Amino acid sequence: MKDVAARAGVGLKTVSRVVNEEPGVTPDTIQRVREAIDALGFRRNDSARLLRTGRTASIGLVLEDLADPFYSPLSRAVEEVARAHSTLLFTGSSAENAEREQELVLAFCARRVDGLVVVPASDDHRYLEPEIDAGVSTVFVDRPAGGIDADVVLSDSAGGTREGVAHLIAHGHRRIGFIGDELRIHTANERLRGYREAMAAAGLPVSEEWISMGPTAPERVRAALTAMLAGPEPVTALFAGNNRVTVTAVRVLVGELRPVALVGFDDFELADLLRPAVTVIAQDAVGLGRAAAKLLFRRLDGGSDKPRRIELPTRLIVRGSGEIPPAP
Amino acid sequence: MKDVAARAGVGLKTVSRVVNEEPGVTPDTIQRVREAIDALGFRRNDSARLLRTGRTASIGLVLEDLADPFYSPLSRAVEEVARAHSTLLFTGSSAENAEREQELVLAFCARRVDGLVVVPASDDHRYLEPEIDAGVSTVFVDRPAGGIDADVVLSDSAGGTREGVAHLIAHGHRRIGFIGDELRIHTANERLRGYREAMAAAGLPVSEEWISMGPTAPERVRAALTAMLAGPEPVTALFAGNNRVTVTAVRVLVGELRPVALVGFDDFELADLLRPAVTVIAQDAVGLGRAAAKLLFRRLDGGSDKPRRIELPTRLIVRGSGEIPPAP
DNA sequence: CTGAAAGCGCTTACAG
DNA sequence: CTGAAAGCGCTTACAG
Repeated sequence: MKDVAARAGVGLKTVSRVVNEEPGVTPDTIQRVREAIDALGFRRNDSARLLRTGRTASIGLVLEDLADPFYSPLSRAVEEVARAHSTLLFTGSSAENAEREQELVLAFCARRVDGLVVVPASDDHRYLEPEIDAGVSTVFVDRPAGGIDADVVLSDSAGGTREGVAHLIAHGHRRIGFIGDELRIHTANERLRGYREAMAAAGLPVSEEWISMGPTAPERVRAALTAMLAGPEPVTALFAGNNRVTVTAVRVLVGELRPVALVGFDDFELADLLRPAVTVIAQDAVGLGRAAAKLLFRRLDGGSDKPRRIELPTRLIVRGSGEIPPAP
Repeated sequence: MKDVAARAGVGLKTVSRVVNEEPGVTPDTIQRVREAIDALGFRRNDSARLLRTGRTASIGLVLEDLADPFYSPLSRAVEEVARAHSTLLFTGSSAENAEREQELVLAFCARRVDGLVVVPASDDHRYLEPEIDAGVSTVFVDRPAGGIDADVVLSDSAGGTREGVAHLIAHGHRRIGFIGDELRIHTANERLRGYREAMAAAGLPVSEEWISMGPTAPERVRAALTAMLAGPEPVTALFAGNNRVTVTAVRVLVGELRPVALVGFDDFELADLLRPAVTVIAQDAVGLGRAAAKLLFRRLDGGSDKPRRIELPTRLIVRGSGEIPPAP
């Protein structure tokens, strides 16, 4: 910029005016400055500009896995909202690791992002308090923050699961399995709660052998389901706690002789093309991302009432697998 | 930082030393500075630091769609490599729009990212020349740059398609359809070339009615395939040019009475669970992302020989749909 | 072991 | 209409 000013024979401020298209510069001067800019290949350094301005016009998104089919549309939705606000997006995957989440969040804060959208991996976010106090708006999505009172946007996990399990019960099932993610994950917990509530509401007993919580690795899910299907009183239906569990369950059930009913949490591509097509509780990934980002920008624009909790409804999509009656 | 220095009764430089854990500070002084830091809730501003240092320790990733099941694992791979180099990642989706690609790329450059990984939407990247001259290393991935000579990492689209089409021919097909993406997209072109080459190599004539290039929107693909299946001499097999085309083709073929063979470019989740399971030419999205990011960091570390072109092989995965014989 | 000065590349607030 | 000075929050190069 100094070089441009020198070459054009003007002051720094005038170059700044031209670059920012501020009024009050003679067409003639503009011309000279533009020539110098082109000749020197000058490109404004936005980082320096933002250092002076205060805002960085960037936000950070921390989620579990950028490649997960549930989180990638959510990311895209956040990106679109950011774009509408002329804001750039840092992204990072925590890989369901609390330490890594904190690393990413603090790295983003050190870059002075204006705000954060976080899918929590950690269950303790008190480390974020100094940042929030310093003005970094933060909205949690998919799961609530731990240990602090903060904005959160999530699906109605318990309600959705209740509906799915009630659906199975309505189709005659009494022994219904539930395979979910690790218990420390909020949504896993909520869905399990929904399962228990639905069973209780129907007056059905629950055997702890019908419940299996843990990593969603295929081997673990496969073993859990196989166990539930063995023995003299096997489950006749399964509620799968998330998309990865559902997919593995489908693979296992394909090899089963007797038909087993299945309802899964999360919709997934091609669910309708499988045989039987898979009945699911769909949640709105794009809606979650969009709502979280919009709330964030509302905060950035000064909306500072007390933390909000936005819960998005889920939707039962009937396709076939959930309507299979219990084997006699 | 000034406040911290004042409160601790030391100079700025000493605070800087403590923050950066540089040697040569008395434990006693460190102690005093730390206390001041905690008391004041000081958090170093990395943007300011990087302004002085030169490097921003960030890279930009521009791709077509963050939510696409092919690009999201690619992004994740780039992210992992960036993480290994203590570098933060800006991401943005071009939505297959040249203008939007340029906007994102230039916005990232204005923030002085150290480098870029770009899945081109535009076919003219001369706008990037000043940036590259200014030292922004750039690696293109999935498709080559247009109008400039730059690093690129891609799959062997033509070769993979040749193999897939040859596979259909080997199973007795003579009239084989090809539905691909818009012709201006490099990979679409390459795959079409592979199709023609495979047909020619087998001495088979190609009717232009068997070829349809255009947007991958379901309606367009559905119409194209329906047309190919109509008339007195319908195609008996289809090569689908990418994952979105394949999925729509599967939906259409499910409703067909006679069996039609199908091979698709790109593997996709659950392809093995469909009936028939879908034979595909798989490409390595993670491998592409990783190779591109690694090449980028090699450039950032000073490797500046002439631009490289890295081509990753594809892999035919036989599952059933590609082995259906022609209807008599 | 410690710190004052200069500077990274911009903008703000002011004066002419 | 234009520009010199000060400053954003840090680090570098140097001196003590």
